Amino acid sequence: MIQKANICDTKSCFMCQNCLAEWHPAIAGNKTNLKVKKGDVIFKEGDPVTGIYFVYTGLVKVYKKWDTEKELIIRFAKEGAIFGHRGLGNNRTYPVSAAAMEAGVVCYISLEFFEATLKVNSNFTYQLLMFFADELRESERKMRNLAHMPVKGRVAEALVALQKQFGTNPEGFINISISRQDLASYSGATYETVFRMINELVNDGLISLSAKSIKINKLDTLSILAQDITFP
Amino acid sequence: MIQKANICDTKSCFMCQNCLAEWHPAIAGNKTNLKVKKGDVIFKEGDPVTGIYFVYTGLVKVYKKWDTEKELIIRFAKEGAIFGHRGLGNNRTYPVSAAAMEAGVVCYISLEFFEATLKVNSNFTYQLLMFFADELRESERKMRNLAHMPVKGRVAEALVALQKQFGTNPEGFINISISRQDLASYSGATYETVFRMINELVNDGLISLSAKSIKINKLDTLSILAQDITFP
DNA sequence: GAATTTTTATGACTTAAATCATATTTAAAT
DNA sequence: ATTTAAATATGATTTAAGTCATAAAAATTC
Repeated sequence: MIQKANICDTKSCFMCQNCLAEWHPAIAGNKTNLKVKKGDVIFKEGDPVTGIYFVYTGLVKVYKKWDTEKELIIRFAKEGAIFGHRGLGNNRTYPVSAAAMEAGVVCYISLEFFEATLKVNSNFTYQLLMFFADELRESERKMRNLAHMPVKGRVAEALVALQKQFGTNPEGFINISISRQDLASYSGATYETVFRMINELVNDGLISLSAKSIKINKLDTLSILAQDITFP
Repeated sequence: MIQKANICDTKSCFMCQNCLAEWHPAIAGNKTNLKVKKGDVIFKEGDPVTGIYFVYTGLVKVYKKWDTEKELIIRFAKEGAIFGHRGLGNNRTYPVSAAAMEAGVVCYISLEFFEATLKVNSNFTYQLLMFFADELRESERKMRNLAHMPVKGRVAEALVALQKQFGTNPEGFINISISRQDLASYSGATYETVFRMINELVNDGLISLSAKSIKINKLDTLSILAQDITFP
């Protein structure tokens, strides 16, 4: 990770978008840009929290480890997204790790300046609160799914979520380059099981594959498999 | 659930404790107290979000359902605790249900007044943000555990968490009256499996039972079983 | 461009945990 | 007090999903 002075535009990230215009010079004076390569670990679970990050370009995965081999991917942060904010609250170490899935630029804000930003920009604080509420809801839905939903449904859910977040390219394939192992980690299952489920979904005609890309053929049926059904 | 005008003291809950003294009369004028009986469902997953709740007395479980039979208990809210706040953010229905586990009194605040309270009390907003950060961290730790930790460890974790939240009575038993089914739902496993794991923990000498109460004998060993271990 | 590492692909096997079945005890309701 | 319902206790069986083993294909590195 190489520090670079002024790459980001102080306009596009979640913080810049929700802060007062008057505060932007302060942000510009306090930010640090970092160039990351594919695979770079930006911070690790257990590291002391020193600041909060934003993705300017590229893609970052946020994950938790279990023993040395296994991980669970919590979310993907793409352009504009905040990450490292799980370090806020009553703990002094990051509860998650973050790694670049592709080369890009991230913006680092020290915790002190971030906290000052919260104090000064009540709208940003409010928007961040709403963002936390959304993330918490998603997280608890996934908890429920990990506890009760079969792997096939979780894979379906993962694919629907990826398409929702990253969209599709002109040929209709989900616009993300992700390894099967990462897809497994995002689904909360092993590589082998996810591989089998992918095969089943292909056989069911719900998705199709081309090299490493995945296309959803029947979003409705797949969504039903993945669905957040509330019983009466 | 019976509406009662003025039971709560406008002092003890998470909101009252973090709002300006000047705002308390406004709270007093806008709150509604509700008497709940054991088993009363206060709101259900999918209900439109109309407001936020606080526990004045009693105990509330917050849970998500899976098909008609299974549920996953997300958390327990005891005196002072906020609940229903998962209804905040970009959705208009509660993503969880809440039910009284024992008789008590809850305080209801309409969404409009709650949002006004946030606008006026920046410290409350900030504290709520930190609370969300803590809850999100906990939720994601549990996600990881549901994905990778065996049931025995999850039961150990549940017991450690319950003792931490509710403390022990003079005889050393965890100060909560909870059914095995609810303990199973909190651990994200079936009643039968949790029953077996409880037996194992008893045989291991880590816990002991008396009627419906559970005592932790070796908190250290149990914590290791349950632990949030970060590998290097 | 050869060599090594990583990712993908699959079959065979094992196991943890769910399901099913059925007592027994305890608590609630009439 | 008696019936009914709910919670607890356990064994037997099934199954979903993890582990192990190994090979081919891609991607990186030297």
